[in-house]
Amino acid sequence: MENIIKILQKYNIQPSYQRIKILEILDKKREHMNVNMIYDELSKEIPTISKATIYNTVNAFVEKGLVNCLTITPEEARYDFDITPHHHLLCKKCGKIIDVHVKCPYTESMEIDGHRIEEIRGYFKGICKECLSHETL
Amino acid sequence: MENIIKILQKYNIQPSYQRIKILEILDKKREHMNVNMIYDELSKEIPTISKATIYNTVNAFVEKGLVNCLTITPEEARYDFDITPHHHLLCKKCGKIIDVHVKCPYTESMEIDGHRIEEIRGYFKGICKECLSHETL
DNA sequence: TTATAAAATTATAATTATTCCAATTATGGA
DNA sequence: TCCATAATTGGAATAATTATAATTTTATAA
Ligand SMILES: [Mn+2]
Ligand SMILES: [Mn+2]
Ligand SMILES: [Zn+2]
Ligand SMILES: [Zn+2]
Repeated sequence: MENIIKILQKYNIQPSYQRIKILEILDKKREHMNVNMIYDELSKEIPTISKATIYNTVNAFVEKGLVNCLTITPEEARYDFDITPHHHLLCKKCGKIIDVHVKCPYTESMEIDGHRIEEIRGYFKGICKECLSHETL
Repeated sequence: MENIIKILQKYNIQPSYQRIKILEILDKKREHMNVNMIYDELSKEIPTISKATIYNTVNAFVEKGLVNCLTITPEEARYDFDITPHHHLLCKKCGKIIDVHVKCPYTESMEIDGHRIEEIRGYFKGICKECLSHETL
């Protein structure tokens, strides 16, 4: 809680009650939630919370560089509190989005073919470990 | 034209007039078009064409593995007739989506952390060569 | 503490991308 | 040609997201 407030302040975001709660959830559940998942979870604690607030808040978080927005699923945006460089696997079976920690030879900032690259996102699709284990049963 | 028909047949897609025209456009314009761009372009030739047809068609193309669907822009899907493995740069300035040909150590099929990887998409964000050159003027 | 201005939240409307569906039209083979 | 099937079409439905305007909360100064 105190910790979360410090993080918000560090990123120049006024730590309002709902902003704190939203960031807390993103921190606790590292499952790359979408707006509806955040909303369903938060509604339990704050029944009056509005989806507009969640949209506003995650947009602000992304804007300020506090969380990353993933577009691995075509339907809706996912949010990731872990902003250290890593990639993601979308499991075709269970739909979960799982961190993939592979060393990438391309660093965050570089030049390729004369273009200036500032951000890299690796999106993988396949079958996750857990689903594979069920398959063999 | 004949060529396009052969490709459709090879992928087990009945070569109807609109399907041929849609694939022709994706072949001619390699700019990773979205449905609206395809629609605007095609409307000139086929004023009666429906967006539903374009959605149906590109979905079928993706389903059959004839084109790739890119989710680099969060707003809408982009379609790429070039299915050879390559990555993409979204220019933050002009919005163009540009092919990035870098060697990736991760091949199409592999195992990572026990997960089975079947597809890899590298999405880069930055400033394209052309926009950089304008910047220095 | 109270007043007040600014900021945040909320409910709702609007927008946009996409899918669904039912009616119409085109197509390929008997 | 006739018919069954497939493809196309327009419009309605759905879903994600943004915009807007009213309300509530917060920060701060009198
Ligand atoms: Mn992650
Ligand atoms: Mn491409
Ligand atoms: Zn899985
Ligand atoms: Zn550019």
